[in-house]
Amino acid sequence: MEPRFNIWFEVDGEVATSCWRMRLLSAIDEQGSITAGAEAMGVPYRVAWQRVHEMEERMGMQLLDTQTGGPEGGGARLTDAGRDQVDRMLVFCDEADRAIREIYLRTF
Amino acid sequence: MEPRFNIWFEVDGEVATSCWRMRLLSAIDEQGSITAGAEAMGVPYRVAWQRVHEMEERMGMQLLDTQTGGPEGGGARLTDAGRDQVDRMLVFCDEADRAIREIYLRTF
DNA sequence: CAGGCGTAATGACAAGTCATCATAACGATG
DNA sequence: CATCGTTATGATGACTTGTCATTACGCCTG
Repeated sequence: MEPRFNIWFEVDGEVATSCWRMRLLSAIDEQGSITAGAEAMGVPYRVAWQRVHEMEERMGMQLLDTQTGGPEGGGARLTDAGRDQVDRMLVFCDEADRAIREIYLRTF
Repeated sequence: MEPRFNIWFEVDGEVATSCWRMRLLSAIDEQGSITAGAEAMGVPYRVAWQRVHEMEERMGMQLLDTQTGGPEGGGARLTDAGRDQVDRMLVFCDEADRAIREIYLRTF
C-alpha cells in the first residue's frame, strides 16, 4: 500500500485551497500568465482559471492581478496578499508532508 | 478561513482507505452489521457496502467477516487483519490530526 | 416442510460534479 | 484599424457518486 495523502483547507464544506492549487498559483506567477502556468501544471486553461476563481471567492481575497489585452495579450501576477498566502501554504504543505510521513513510518 | 483537512491513502491513484472509512468499519463491528453501522454513520447501506468492498479490493485483504442468513438474518464482524488495520489507522489519524493542527497554528 | 424475517449482495438508474471544447472580449502595438 | 495572445465565460459531454429497487441467503417458527 502506497503512503499517499492529500491535505486541503475548506470553508463551508468546499475546497478553498490546497497544496496543488498553491503550486498552480506559483507556476502562474513564474510563467507570467494563467495559460502558461496551466500548461506547466498539465491542466487545461479552463480548469486553472476556475480553480483560481474558486480560491479568490472562497478565501475572500484577490490572489492574482490579471491584465487582458496589451502588447503580449495580457498576463497574470500574484498580488501581495496572494504571494503571502502561497509562501505560507507551501511551507505548511512541506512541513505537514514531512510530519505525516514520519508518523506513517512510525505507525505502520 | 476554517482549518479543515482530510487525509487518505491511495493505491494506483484510487482511495484505498481513510479516517472516515476506518470509523465506518469500527461502527460496523460495534453494531454487528453493515446495516446498523451504515445507519450509525448516516449513510445508506449501499454506500457503506461499496466502501468496504473498495477497501478490501484495493488493500488486497479481507476486512469483514460477513454472514448472510441465520437467526438474526446475518451480520458482519471485523477480521483479525481488519481490526489491526482499524486500530493502527485510528491512531495514525489521531496523531496526524494533532500534528497538522500544531503546524497550522505555527504557520498561520 | 413451507413461509417469514432481517441481513448481505448487487443491478439499474438519477443526479450532481468535473473536465473539455468552443467562443467572445480585451487593448496596446504596428 | 487589423492583429495577436491573453483573459473570461458559456455550453456540452463524460465521469463519478448517491439512491432506489431487487435478489439471495439461511435459521426459525408454525
